[in-house]
Amino acid sequence: MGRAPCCDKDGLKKGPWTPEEDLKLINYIQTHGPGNWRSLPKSAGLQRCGKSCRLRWTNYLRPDIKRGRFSLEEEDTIIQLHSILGNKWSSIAARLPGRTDNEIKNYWNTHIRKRLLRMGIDPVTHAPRLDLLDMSSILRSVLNPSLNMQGFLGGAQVLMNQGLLNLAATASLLENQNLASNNYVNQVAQPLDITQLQMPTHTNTTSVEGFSGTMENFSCSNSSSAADENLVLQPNQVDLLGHHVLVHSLKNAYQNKGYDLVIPTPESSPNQLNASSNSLRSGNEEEKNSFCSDLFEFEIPEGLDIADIFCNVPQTNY
DNA sequence: AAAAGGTGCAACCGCGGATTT
DNA sequence: CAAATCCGCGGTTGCACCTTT
Repeated sequence: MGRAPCCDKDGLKKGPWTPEEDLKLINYIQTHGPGNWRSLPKSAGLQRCGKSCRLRWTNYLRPDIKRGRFSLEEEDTIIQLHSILGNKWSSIAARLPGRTDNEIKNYWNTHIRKRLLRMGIDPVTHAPRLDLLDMSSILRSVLNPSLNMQGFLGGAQVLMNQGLLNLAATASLLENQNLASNNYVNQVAQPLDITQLQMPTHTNTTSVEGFSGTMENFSCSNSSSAADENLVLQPNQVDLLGHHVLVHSLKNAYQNKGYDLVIPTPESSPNQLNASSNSLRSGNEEEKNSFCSDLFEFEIPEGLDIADIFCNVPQTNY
């Protein structure tokens, strides 16, 4: 013999809660505390299922709930946690004081998910959807600030090292447009020598091992489109999309060469996650740049020439 | 001004693990 | 140990409000 039934399904009210019902529930819980949801409705004089009472309390009436719009920091934290935890809304909510799983879930589905899709980022895998990206428009937006993409994460933009941006753009171009290897080598291979890439000088650590030296702007000849030919990338800003594109593209490129590119997740370094999410918008310029550099703190095998990788990108059929 | 379509969010539903008897 | 229910979670729905035509 198990427990008694939770509640009699007949005669119980459903739908929106009235202020009177809210008051009854609040008064009861203030006196007796939350829990024992099965017997609570009867004791509190409510014609509701205990489940409905628990939901109303945890998602709406709880005194520690933070109402109102999500801050940029909260939004950033949600995105980062979702990339690690997936749709574990309760786990995400546990790291966002005052926010409920239901609220975060709704916010994700109505705001963040759509924005990621518009940015060409798969909201499930958090990887860039290169098959859908129009890289030429992205590059144009980088080239021309007046055409800049709508900033990811509420308009905040992250300064990114020019060399990394160029790498991302180049890798994506190669993936999407299958540039002839020999042609590409002649145009780009020399400037893309990994030893010629420059990391931000204001950071305390070298974020991408093996990157050093300086890098000049480089030209990229695009034989498949007259409109995009001879792009010359200039120092500029790029938002988080650049990070996704870069990491995804580099990962693919390295894996195609049989290397295992290790990109640490915030899960493996939670302090880094917290520091980065806090400093992204609230900090000064130096903090923002540090956040950016932290994003690229992954290992690149020694002795690997990135030009060698990009010269042998396999043909892809779309 | 009104209708149609879109958006946001509170609440419900159903499932699965945990707990109790 | 098995049965029955509790509890919490993620997915989905319905409706009020907003925007567009």
